[in-house]
Amino acid sequence: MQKIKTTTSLSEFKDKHIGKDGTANRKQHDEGYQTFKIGVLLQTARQEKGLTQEELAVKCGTTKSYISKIENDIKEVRISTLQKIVELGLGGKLNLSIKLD
Amino acid sequence: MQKIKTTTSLSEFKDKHIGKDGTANRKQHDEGYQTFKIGVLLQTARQEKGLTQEELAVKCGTTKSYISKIENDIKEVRISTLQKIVELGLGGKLNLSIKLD
DNA sequence: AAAAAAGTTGCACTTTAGTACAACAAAATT
DNA sequence: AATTTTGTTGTACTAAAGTGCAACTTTTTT
Repeated sequence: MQKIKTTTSLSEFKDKHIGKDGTANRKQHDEGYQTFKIGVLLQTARQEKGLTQEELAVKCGTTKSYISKIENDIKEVRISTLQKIVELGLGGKLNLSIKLD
Repeated sequence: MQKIKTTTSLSEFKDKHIGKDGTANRKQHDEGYQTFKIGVLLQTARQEKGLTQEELAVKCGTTKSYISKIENDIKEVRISTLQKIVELGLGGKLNLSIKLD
């Protein structure tokens, strides 16, 4: 586990560990574990990286048509596939967690 | 977006918004967006709720054999199915996000 | 140590994601 | 406004998830 200065402000913490305001990840978190739309999530992340569907597709060994279908929720992407796209294509990390009441 | 006291301490914040120390979700977060094992994640969550595989299965309309296969990573669970299990079966929320570098 | 409860594994069948390729539509660029 | 780039949609094939049921093993309880 990473060591964190206890004097870090809340916003600083959220910026660093969750994501800056306006980004897909921060939005996701601030919405408080609600329903996520994977399509929009991926599209926002892709656009944040300034990539076209085709550029992303090539990076992770698939086609732009498939990326489009995911972004429009036409095909439900498998977790392993989404992880591949996020890591290989976007150089990011997919985070998945269960929040119990 | 939820309004948060800016004077909230870091640990308080993490406890409330990420999960208490020792729980599956908090562990997931503290590990810093690394590879997640869905099986273990679900198993831990189920055990935190004190449910057997069969009890969980019945609650979300599936079988104990399928739950077992997910927990042992024999079958990769679909996101929608996992969401169904977490919400209907555990009364929790599935959170999924993309962390970009 | 028997019995019951909880969990694992195998088989068979249905559905759907993953993949490719092509044609079309929309948006941006010149 | 014409061209290029970007994104969408359709069809078709194949690989794997989703599902149920049954048999088996492991763990827990009595």
